[in-house]
Amino acid sequence: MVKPISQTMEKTEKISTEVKILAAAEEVFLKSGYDGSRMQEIADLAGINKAMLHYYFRSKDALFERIFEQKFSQFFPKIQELTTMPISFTEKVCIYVELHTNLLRQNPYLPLFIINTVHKNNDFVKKMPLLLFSEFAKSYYTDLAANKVKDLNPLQFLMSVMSMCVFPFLSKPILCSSINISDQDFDTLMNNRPEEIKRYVRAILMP
Amino acid sequence: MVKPISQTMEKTEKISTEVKILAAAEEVFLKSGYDGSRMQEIADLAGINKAMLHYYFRSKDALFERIFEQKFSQFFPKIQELTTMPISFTEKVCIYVELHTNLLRQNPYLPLFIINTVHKNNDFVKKMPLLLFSEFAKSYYTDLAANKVKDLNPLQFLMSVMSMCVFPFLSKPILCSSINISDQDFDTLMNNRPEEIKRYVRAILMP
DNA sequence: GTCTATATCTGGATAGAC
DNA sequence: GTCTATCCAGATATAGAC
Repeated sequence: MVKPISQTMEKTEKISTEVKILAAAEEVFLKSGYDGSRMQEIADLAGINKAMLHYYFRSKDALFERIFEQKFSQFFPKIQELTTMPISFTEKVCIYVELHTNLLRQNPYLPLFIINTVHKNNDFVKKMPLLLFSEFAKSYYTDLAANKVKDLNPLQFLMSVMSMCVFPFLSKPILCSSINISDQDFDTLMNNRPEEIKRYVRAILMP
Repeated sequence: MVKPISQTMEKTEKISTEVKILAAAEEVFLKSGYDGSRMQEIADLAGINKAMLHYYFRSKDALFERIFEQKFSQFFPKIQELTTMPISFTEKVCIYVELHTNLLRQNPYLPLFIINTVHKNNDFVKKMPLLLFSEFAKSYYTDLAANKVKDLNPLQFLMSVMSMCVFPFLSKPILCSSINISDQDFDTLMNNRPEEIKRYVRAILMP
């Protein structure tokens, strides 16, 4: 039994059909991915007819692409301004950890959705270049010259930090089943996670 | 005891077809997942008819389940005997890193396949309990009592180590597109990865 | 055991009334 | 803009000849 989105909204003042569709599509696509999603399911959730989906968005592909572009831009936290701030590399990484972990706690389905999509068709990504790495690397080498960080491979290091932030959300089902922890336990684990990762980051970077 | 030729031939043929199907199914399911795979594609790859798939394995579901169980048991490296060996916790973790990274380099599709499947239906996992964590934790607390490792949360730590091993294979498309590295570059990155992770592990655990 | 042909069903997309 | 009814391709599964 699916409740239409319009009913769950506080203001029932005529929400546009397009918005209802987008909200429903986002929920369904994020949960089930492209292949696993049905247009009928999206229509039911939006509380409208299946034909309307094709009236507003030409096809399933078009609707999906619309959702993907919107969500992909959310996948990485907003840290552009951070890269130019006059703080150490270690501090920058710690702030990134904080931001990304919080972002993912609010969007736990995001990682699997993004990763599945780019594995099927990485053309999606090519439109959206990420300038993060080169900026971070520059900051790293500045601090390395000042002997403020250990000598290591910055790409390997940043890949590791991102791994520690993202992967737990991907492996949650395995984790919960295999060592038998509840959803609440998992949440507290994720609440404590940024502090734990930041400790690791400082230990690794300490010269 | 020699069997009649006709029987031997018959049996050989039977097994051969079954093996061909399993090999093809494994390749297709691993690359595309359950939803993205077509029985026709499996049949073509096995060089047999589509109807044969249903003759040997009742349905797509049954065939998939067969493949999943086989692959899931491969997802974690064989380290049961390792947990009882008289070496330090740090050493055990380092050996795990080596084993898991090598395993994944030979099966780069495995992580996404496993994770997608358990997200869709985690009943699969419940049949296969993993005893790894408790054994590792025991070893950690022994070394902690001897002041050989830093005081930290072993679950968070082990989750981090596994993240660093597995996640790069999941994020490869994003990585390659966003910072423009080639497949060869990625391979060398993964070749060097175990050494890099082990350095991090030692830095984090150093008391 | 292996094939061809076909049944059956699902899901995306369209036509046309209102 | 919104609906009902329908089309049609594609996919799983089965029937039946050999």
